[in-house]
Amino acid sequence: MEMTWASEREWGVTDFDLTATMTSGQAFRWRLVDGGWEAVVAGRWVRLEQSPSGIRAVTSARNTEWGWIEEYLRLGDNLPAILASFPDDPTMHSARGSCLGLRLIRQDPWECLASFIASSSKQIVQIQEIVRLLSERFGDPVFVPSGRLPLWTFPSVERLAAATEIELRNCKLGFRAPYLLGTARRIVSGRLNLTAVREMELGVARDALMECPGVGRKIADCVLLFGYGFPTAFPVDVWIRKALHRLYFPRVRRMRLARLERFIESYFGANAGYAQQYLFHYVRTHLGRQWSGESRVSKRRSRDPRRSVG
DNA sequence: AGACAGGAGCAGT
DNA sequence: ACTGCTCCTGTC
Repeated sequence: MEMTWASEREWGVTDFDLTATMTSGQAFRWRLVDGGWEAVVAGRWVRLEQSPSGIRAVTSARNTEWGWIEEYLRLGDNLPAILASFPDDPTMHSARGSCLGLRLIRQDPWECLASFIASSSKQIVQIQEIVRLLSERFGDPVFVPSGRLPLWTFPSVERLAAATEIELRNCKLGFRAPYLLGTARRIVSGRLNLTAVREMELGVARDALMECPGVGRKIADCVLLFGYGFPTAFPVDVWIRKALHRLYFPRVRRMRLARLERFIESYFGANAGYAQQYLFHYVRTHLGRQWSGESRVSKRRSRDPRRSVG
């Protein structure tokens, strides 16, 4: 395909695993097309390819300024230094070794917030579907290369705030529809200033986000880590919780969240958010299958102790 | 068939 | 403060 109108650029980062990063559950718009990853970033269509010498980006328009994608990909991160700052224990050693180029990326805070409101009790493919529907129906069309599927920007806060609950439910949001609507309207009304959050101290920023409907501790921490880049934000979902419990407190019968939070704060250091992402990836790719079977059984048994297995 | 999902909000204790 | 139920909807 001729693409003389496009622009491309390459960076010599060799410790960036595109596939691991784009499938790690932090962003939901990336699609694998002919061996490259394609999405809309900062209103532009972009394709990223892994090359032997680094990462290559292609855009669909003439483009001489690449700061938007460099910031999105956090190309300035010193990954070796970050990995070296992890706790020196067998678990984190395995987590590091399981994926050497996993990265955190910096998304638009609003898209990130909306996506994670949609994520509650959903699996990744379903979240991707919701985000796609929202973009198709409320976003603006983006210029894509010929032969590619049409794409839209993620809808603006104003556009979603002007939608109806029914319209959002039709995007498969279910009971999350009023949450997303309420959050969008909270931002439009000025009661939450997403730009101001960037300058806040972590705890203050978290509290501000948690005043939004549908935003609890976990989703707030996801936005703080994946959208704002707060280095010590540490989202605790059921997988991380189970992993920390079993790997660090195997003899504790019931691990309380408050105790876990104190451990996290004191243990994982200045790049705790990165540590969380590596731990999460490690658990999902190496330990996930063997653990998922157990929880199902144990939950059923706790509900009806008389039932025996087998 | 029915439990469950990468969670939040609510009532009840 | 903690527990248990409910909220849509698709999937196994």
